[in-house]
Order: sequence, then C-alpha cells, then structure tokens
Amino acid sequence: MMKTMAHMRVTLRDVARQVGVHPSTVSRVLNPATRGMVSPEIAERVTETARALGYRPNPIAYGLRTNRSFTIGVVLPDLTNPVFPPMVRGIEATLEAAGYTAIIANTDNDPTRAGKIIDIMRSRQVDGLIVGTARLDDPLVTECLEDGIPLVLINRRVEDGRVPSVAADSAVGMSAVVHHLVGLGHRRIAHIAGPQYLSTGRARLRGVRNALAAHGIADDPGLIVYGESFTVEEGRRCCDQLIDGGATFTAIVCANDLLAIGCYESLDRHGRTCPGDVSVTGYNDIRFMDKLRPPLTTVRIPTHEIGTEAARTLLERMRDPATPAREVRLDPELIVRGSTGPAKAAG
Amino acid sequence: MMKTMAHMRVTLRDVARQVGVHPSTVSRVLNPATRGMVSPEIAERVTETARALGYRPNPIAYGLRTNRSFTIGVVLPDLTNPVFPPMVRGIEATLEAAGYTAIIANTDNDPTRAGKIIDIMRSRQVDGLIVGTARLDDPLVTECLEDGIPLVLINRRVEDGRVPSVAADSAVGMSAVVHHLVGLGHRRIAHIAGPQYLSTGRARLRGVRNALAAHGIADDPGLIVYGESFTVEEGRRCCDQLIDGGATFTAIVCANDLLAIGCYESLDRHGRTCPGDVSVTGYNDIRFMDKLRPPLTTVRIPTHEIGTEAARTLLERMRDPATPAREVRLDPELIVRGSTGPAKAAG
DNA sequence: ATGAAAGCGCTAACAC
DNA sequence: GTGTTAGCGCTTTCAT
Repeated sequence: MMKTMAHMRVTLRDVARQVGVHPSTVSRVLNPATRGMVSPEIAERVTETARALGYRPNPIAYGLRTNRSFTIGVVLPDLTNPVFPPMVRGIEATLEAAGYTAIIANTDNDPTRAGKIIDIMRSRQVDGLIVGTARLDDPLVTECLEDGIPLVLINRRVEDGRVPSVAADSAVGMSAVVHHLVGLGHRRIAHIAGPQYLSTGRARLRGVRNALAAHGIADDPGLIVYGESFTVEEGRRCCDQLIDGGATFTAIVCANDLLAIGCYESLDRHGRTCPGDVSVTGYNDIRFMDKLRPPLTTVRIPTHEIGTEAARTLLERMRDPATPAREVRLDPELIVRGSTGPAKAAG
Repeated sequence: MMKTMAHMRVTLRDVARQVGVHPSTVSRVLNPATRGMVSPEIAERVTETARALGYRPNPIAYGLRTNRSFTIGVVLPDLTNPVFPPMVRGIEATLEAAGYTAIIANTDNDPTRAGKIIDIMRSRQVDGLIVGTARLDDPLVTECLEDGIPLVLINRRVEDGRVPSVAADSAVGMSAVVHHLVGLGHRRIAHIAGPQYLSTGRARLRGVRNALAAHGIADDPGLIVYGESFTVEEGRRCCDQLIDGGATFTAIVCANDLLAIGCYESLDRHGRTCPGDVSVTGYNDIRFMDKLRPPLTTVRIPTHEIGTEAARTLLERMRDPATPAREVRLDPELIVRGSTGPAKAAG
C-alpha cells in the first residue's frame, strides 16, 4: 500500500490529465455549485482520481482568481487577558467548520498598532474582520465600514449603529450585581469604572447607576473612580484613591475582574478585609477567579458563545452584506462567591 | 489633500503605466534584491509613484508565483492555558517584524485534530510551523520533517534529535524546587507527574528524581502519581489518590500549576492545610498564581522569550534549512511564595 | 538597464 | 455537458 506523498504538489491539471478530461471539467466537479453541470460518470472518475492522487486545492491560486482568501482577521487588545482565549476558540470552531481560517493578532491596547495590524490583514486579503479593540468612536472601524469590508465587533461595541457586534449585556450583569449587594444590606456602594471611551466601561458604569437608582440609592460622585485601563494596577490605584480620599463605602463594584484583583491588593495594604470590611465584585469571571483569596463574586459572560456568535454573524454578513447590523447582547450570569458578604454596620 | 483610497486596488501595473515603464521594471525596483538592476532615476520615480498611488503588493499573487505565503502556522494544545498566550505574543512580535503573519490554532490536546489542523495549514502553504503539541514520539512531527517543511517545536520536544525546539530547562527548574523544599526540612516529597508521553511530563519527573537523589533521598514509587493530563481535575484526582492511598508526605511537587491548583482543592477537602500540613509547588508561574490562596510557589519560565526564540529559530531555518537543529533550553527561575513552608515534624 | 513573454494554479465567460 | 480561452497580480527567465 503506497502512501500518498503529501509533499508533492498535485494540481488540478494533473487530475485532468489522468482522467483524460479538460482541467475546467475537474474544476467544475470540485466546485459543489457547478458539479451538476458535469456527467455523473465523469464526476465520479474525477473525484476518485483526485482522492487517489491526493489532490489538495491550492487556496492561494483560488484566492488570486476569486479575490477571496478564506481567511478572517481577528484583532484583539490583549490575548493574555483570559477573557479572550475562550472567545478565540469559539471563533475558530465556527470558522473552521465553514472552511475559514483565523489570523489572530494583539494590539496591546495601542490604536496605532491596531491600525497597522488591520492594514496588514487587509493587504492579506482577509475576507472579513472580527474586531475586539473598538473604541466608542473608532476611526478604524469607520474606515472598514466605508471600504465595505465585512466586520463584526466583539466584546466592545461602537456608537455608530451601522456596525454589528456581539457582547454580553452589561446592564443585566450590573443590575444583578447591585441587586445582590443591596440584598446584603449595602447602601454605600463604590464603583471602579473602566475607560469611558470603551463601550464596556461606559455601559457598566451606566448599569451600576441605573441599578442603584432603581433601589432608591442616590448617585454619589465621590464613590465613582475612573480607571484608565482594565488592569490590576489601575484597580489598585483607584481603590487607593477611594480609601485615601476618605470615602466611606461598604462595597466596591469593579468594571472587570482585573480591577477587582487590584482592589484586593489595595485593601490588603490598607489593612481592610474582604468581605469583612468591604465587599468586592468583578466582571467577566475569567479563569481562576474562584481560586482567589477570597473567591471573587463576579459576572460570568458566555465567552465561547460570544465567539461563535460573532463568527456566525460575520459569515452571514459576508454571504449577504445587506443583512441588517444586529447588536447582539448575550445574557451574563451573576456568580456569587466569597468576596461579598453582609454590609458592615455603619460606623 | 486627497486621502488615498485604501480600498481601491492599485496594482503593480498601474504604477508601471503611471511611470511609463514596463511592469517588470516596477517589480525589480520593489524587490530589494533586484533594485540594483534599474537606473537610480527610474527607481526613484517608481518608488515615489508607488507611494503616491498607495500601492500595496498583493501577497496572494506573490505567493502563487513564488510558492511562499509569508505565513506561519502555530499549533497549540490549548490557548486557554495561560502559559501559551505570552508565547504567542513573543512569536507574533518576531514574526511581524520579519513580515510574516501567524495563523494560530488549538488542538484541544487531540492528536486527530492536530493532524487535521496541520493539514489545513499546509494546504494553505504556510512557510513554516511552530508546534506546541508534540508528543515524545509524534508521527505528525516526523511527517513534517520528512516532507521538508520548516518546523520548530515549542515548550515540548521530541525524542528525535533532528527537530529543533525551544523550551525551558525542566532539570534546572525541578532541581531548584527540590532544593528549596529540602532546605525547608522536607524529606518525604511526593510528585504529581504529567503525562509521560510528553517531554515536559517526562523531564520534570526525571528532574525531581535526580534532584532527590542528589540530596540523598531514596526514590519512593509510592510517592509518585501519574497525571493523565495537565489539568486541575487531574491534580485533584492524583492528590486524592495520594492521600486516600495512605501515603505519608509533607510536600507535593506538581508538574505544572494546574495540577497544583487541583492539589489545593484536594487538600481542602481532606481538611489538610497548605503549607501547614503540606507544601505544594507548581510549574510555569502562569498568571494569577500569586493571587491564589495560598500564593503558589512555582517555577517561572520565560514564556515570551520562548516565543521569540522559537520564531527566530524558525526564520533562520527557513532561510537556511541546513542549519543544525538546536534544542534550545532556557533557564527558569524559582518563585518562592506562600504555598511552601517548613516541613511538619514527622508524626 | 529595460522590455517581452511565460506562467504560478485556478476559475469563469464563452463557445461548441 | 465539455472544451477553449483569458486572466487574477506577480516574478522571472530570456532577449535586446
């Protein structure tokens, strides 16, 4: 039994020659859409010899001819943030099933890099883009839109309603968090917000405010601190600021898990315990949040599903660019753990 | 000032027409290797108009002609394991600087999937492969080798000495771990080993054994448990087995951090404290290991550097396939935290 | 130093 | 139904 030599390129023409038929016929057989145009016997023989010869279509040639690459660019702010890998897997799973391949790249939260990367991807003729780096008003997104390249935003969205996006619903998540906290007796609830030029930062802040209002708790600007990025360091800095500024509060709602971890550090340094003195909540439920000291109460977002849904939406838009741009909002789920407890008696 | 229309494809021929010269001349100018063959004035004019017109070479066409894709496949067992994202960033950084693009894919630790993915990547004409899924005896790797496709192994290596690899030196890491533990008075040291068909599992087990021997501690088979995968669940199962089997020990050396986290869970359930009753160590120092309860003593490996070095090695081999296949071993570093403490008096 | 021509592997428009 | 032809955008002989 002879092993097919995978490394020896066998072309469509080789198959044609072997079968004794014109290359275009082979092409027709191999393309599901045009297979009907060829007689069953020939089609059979072609498929057969193609397999026997170990024929592998050359996507480069195909791409040159058809202006398609069967390649999707995935632009992420930071792959080392554990929210993203599960999304990537969701994306890859859906894409692969459809015959597409993902090209993943990090921008390190740098818009300049993002521009460069999108440029590279476009020069590589990606058929579409999944972008996780969008700012609320993002010229890069606008440009893609205008140039007509299929695009889906992931995790973050943009003000411009013309661009489709898939993300978790921050209003729902924050509402659950605040409700949980209020149920524990908290009234003085601080919020460490994310960057306000990002939809996530903005929506979560609004979510907290609305939920507070719904519980009849007045808005206190002194209890809101704005993080400049979604990082542990910023979380620590913001919490320091809250404490050192003399604010009184019994709970801190953080716009994501990394900020919450920063709070842990800050509280530690200031000799305050969690949840004894202060309850803390995160957002995203990234990996290992259940192993922290204390385990973090947070909001789990369906990361894998966000990925699959984004890929699905993109494929749909590529097929039919006229598809209306939906903004998909998936429901998150509150995960109660040890970082939240009864409010300390007002002292 | 007119903005160049990025979405309108301008070809080499457009540039040629504009300059009033033959396309081949433009090609020569654009290719650094052949630029010398054209007169400086023409070269200048070509470069100029190319920029002015916003010409972007089409890599697909280039690839078809030259059989290169400027694309590298990166095959990983599991992107949600935090060891890998930093490596990916290292890889991407180096590759991007050299004009290459990475295609990343997960195998979910499934060799069948790995085969399929490598197949897809090869059909996409990747110029090289960085593989992180290699088993000690891996037919997929052998096949790539035989087919002459440039390949570098990352994190794990293979028995076959012909294939280059980049990984941290497990002997060094485990030696440091054992030395640390022995210094704390531990003599009965258990080991939760990784799969023995992986170089990492094997090398770390050997590292532990050698280090123990070096300290005059006899090998006790009853203190070694073999995990079937590098997961939290396996760590818990193995630790359960150790405890329920009645083994006596004061420390557990785990083959990676996830196994160690599993130990935490198991110890918890059995009412044993760490580090009070049992010291635990991990391996890799993935993100957040410093935030666990207790913070995990572990071995930090230079993940980013492993990535850059692997990419560098691959590029080198692609340039000159005759380059001898080095097995690069980078030095890890012991990070002492709260999960290790003095050995409990033998009871 | 430059132009002409062929062709990478494939598809699509048009003949027959 | 099948063959013919042209060409995607580029590089690379081969002439001149």
